[in-house]
Amino acid sequence: MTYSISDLEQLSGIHSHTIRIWEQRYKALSPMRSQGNTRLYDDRQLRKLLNIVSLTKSGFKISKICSLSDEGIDKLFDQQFSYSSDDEQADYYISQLISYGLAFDECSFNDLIDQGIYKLGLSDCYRKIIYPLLVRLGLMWRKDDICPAHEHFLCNIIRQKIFTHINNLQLTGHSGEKWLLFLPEDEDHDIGLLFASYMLRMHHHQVIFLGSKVPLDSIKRVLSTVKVSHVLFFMIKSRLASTAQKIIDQLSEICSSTKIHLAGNSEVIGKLNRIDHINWFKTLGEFEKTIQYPVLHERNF
Amino acid sequence: MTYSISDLEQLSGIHSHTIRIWEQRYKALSPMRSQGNTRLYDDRQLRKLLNIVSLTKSGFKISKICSLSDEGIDKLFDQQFSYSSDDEQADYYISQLISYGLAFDECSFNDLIDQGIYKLGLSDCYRKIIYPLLVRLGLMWRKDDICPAHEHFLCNIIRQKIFTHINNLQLTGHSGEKWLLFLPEDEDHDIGLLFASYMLRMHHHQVIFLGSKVPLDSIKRVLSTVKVSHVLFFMIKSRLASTAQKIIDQLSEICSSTKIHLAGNSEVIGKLNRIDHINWFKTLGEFEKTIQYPVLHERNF
DNA sequence: TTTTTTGTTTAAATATATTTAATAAAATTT
DNA sequence: AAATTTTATTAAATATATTTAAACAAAAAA
Repeated sequence: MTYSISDLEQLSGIHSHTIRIWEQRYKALSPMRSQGNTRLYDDRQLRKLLNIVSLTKSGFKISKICSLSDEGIDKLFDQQFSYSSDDEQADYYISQLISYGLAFDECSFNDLIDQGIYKLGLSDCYRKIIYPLLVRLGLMWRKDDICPAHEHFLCNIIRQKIFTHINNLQLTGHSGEKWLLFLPEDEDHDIGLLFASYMLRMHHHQVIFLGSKVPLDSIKRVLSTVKVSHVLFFMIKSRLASTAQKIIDQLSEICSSTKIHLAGNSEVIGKLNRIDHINWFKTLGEFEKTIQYPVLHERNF
Repeated sequence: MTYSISDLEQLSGIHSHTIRIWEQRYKALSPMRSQGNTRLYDDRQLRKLLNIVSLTKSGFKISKICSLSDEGIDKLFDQQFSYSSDDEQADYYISQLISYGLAFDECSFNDLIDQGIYKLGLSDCYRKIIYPLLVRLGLMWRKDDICPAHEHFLCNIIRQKIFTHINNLQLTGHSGEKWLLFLPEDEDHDIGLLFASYMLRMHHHQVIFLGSKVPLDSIKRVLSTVKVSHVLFFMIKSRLASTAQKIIDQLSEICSSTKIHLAGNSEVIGKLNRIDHINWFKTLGEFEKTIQYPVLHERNF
């Protein structure tokens, strides 16, 4: 599997021009070449680029970063983005879960995650264990400690858990608020969205869950079929500001009479324009506060 | 959303040259053009191409098909690929489920599918209702009766059901056979694979479920970590024979000491070369027979 | 401020993909 | 077997993407 320079542009959010000049000036990447001299990158190079970008965003200068050896960059990245958190118990769970994942040991993973959910409830388990686990998986891929198969394996067990909990919810009545949940066409990671679906249902909201890879056009058709109060979507991947902006503008036009909510990568969302009408959930807490309110309101009647 | 001619080539399995000559000779498609005269296709054109291809495979001549009006082609396609089956009760379920899906009425869909699973068991419900429902959804998209949002909505509820049933399996011991399940990078539809996972677990096989979009490289890493007896994957999409062959050859090299099983689109799989060492499940029945055998064998001890 | 570092813009050359058109090969029909 | 229909191959022209290189502009550091 190889990437073109425009693939890297999309995946890293760094213009191809800049990728080239980093190569020329600082030897940042050393891509293979096609027969006709076109740059070809592999996963290792993509990882390196993503790590370099993260370090620049942490304030390191590109010249300084690239003066280091590959190992030096990895070490600096390790330093800046380490696995440990402040919650010891959660860290234990996470490390243990990942070590089961690395061995593709579904039974043990399953037992331990069930235990976590049983002790904390799904909501707190997600906040304290599952979400940090997903973040760590992303980091581990970037440090080449895991491969995509590990991620797929773990994510599908987690999906299984959240789907099961959604399925087992015994809902009586609802708030009258209807939420439409989806991810745009270039997004893959639907676990956060799935958890949002669970939380909304917990709080007696109706949910239309579309999952990932939904063409924006078909959102229009949903809105013309059903009365929807809220649209929620995520932008998790790094992308070019222009790509992200295009999605926002197009969706805003479609959802002129529906409240839009957005969560995800603050690097990307922070750079967006014309989002005054959009509600940005910067934390999980903000989301929970928003969805709880209407229920309290209902209780007051 | 627009497609290039090479996108259409990948999605339909028809060479771009042929798509052009069909346009020139028979006015098969009439794509928009970019500023610089490059063909641009939309969903409507893609649908039409797919329908034309299906009709040619049914024995109609391209010249005859294209001599018809758009409506004529739709009508002929309707005739050849109609929704009805021979099982009246299943047809009732399917129509009803789809009508709930069209209205995004999750509650009703949920109740009815639960009822179907309760009456038939998940296995028979899948065979008689869910699988034909998925086939009909595909047809409906090609007839422009539904949009991607409908499909996403329904598929996620179905996913929820199968995941829940997998989660609720109480497994005691296992056969010793370990199966690795995945879809290659260009495949999306993981419901069949998920059902296969359920069936295998039912029959006390161990499963490593990776889901869709797994790079072949990382399959190698799984096989070097864990002892796997069987690898199962699907090829459902239409593609160029050469694209499909490449996947097969690459996987065969990786899985030199593991039995490979394959299921999916017989149009595509039928054209493959060098698959003597691969087991092709042509029907669901064949799959069930294969996975039952080792269990019977075990009982004989 | 001045210098250095960094990222963007521009331009011309080249590579790759697409278009058009003509021809060869294969498959079907007569 | 011959004629017809259909698909594959080839070649030259054009469109689009990528490469290289230089000049420019903005930001940060001295």
